[in-house]
Amino acid sequence: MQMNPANPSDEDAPSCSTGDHHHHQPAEVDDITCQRAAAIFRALGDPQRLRLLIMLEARECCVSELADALKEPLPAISQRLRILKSERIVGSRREGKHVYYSLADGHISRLVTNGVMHAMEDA
Amino acid sequence: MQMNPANPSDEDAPSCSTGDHHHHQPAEVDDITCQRAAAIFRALGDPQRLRLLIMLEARECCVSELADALKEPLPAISQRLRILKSERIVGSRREGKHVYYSLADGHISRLVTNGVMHAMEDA
DNA sequence: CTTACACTTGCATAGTCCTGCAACTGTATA
DNA sequence: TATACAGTTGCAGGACTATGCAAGTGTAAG
Repeated sequence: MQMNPANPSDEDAPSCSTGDHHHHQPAEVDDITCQRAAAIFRALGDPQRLRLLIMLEARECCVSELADALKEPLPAISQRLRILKSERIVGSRREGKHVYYSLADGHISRLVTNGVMHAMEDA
Repeated sequence: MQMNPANPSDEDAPSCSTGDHHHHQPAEVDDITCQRAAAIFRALGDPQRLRLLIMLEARECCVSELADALKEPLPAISQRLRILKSERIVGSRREGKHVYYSLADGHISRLVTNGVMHAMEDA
């Protein structure tokens, strides 16, 4: 889209050949990526869902376990997990009658941790 | 936080035996922090606001500059910046007739970058 | 097959949020 | 003071989203 004349690092290579992820600023981001990222953030932007993720950050949990811990009806938990799963923030695994949920990857874990830590630091 | 005895497969403590993370998990987070973190994520959870932040990540910009670059009406930009400022995601600085906005701190920058990068990686 | 348990889904209500347009404040210049 | 420019704020309409309860699916046990 827009080219910034004062762009310190101008690199466009959507697929990293080397495979290692450096932390470089996304100066140019296409709309689809932007929308996807916003959708992820929006999924994280609910206290109840965030509470769920904080629990899952500690360990894998099944639905009733979460419902019991948070003292909320089971359908509510299931619904929230469904939203988180639709954004690939959590993954699910079936084991007998139980369905265990966990964070999708370490990226999400970092995202949650950073957000919470920023909220703690903020006056 | 209570443990649920209904744990069919004995999970033998999947806690960190491999020292992989320097950031410690927020296992216990009070409600206020949780709500605050969710509010921050929600503020990031809009494509237009995120687009704004991506531009501010590159450099400090004034409102009309952003409105011009994104080809959107100035009041809309101002409104979005207002929301971002209310969550202390951006800061503002006045210089003559112009008001320059920038990201509040490096924490936010990391948060945005991580979210966008995760959205890029995700299939 | 029937029962019980674990979870999911559907639907309706209510609350929240985004957007656009108009009016207002503030700043520099003539 | 008057004028133009840069931003902000207020309000109404429409869209999105969360929540609660009821009903459905799927799995193991009797």
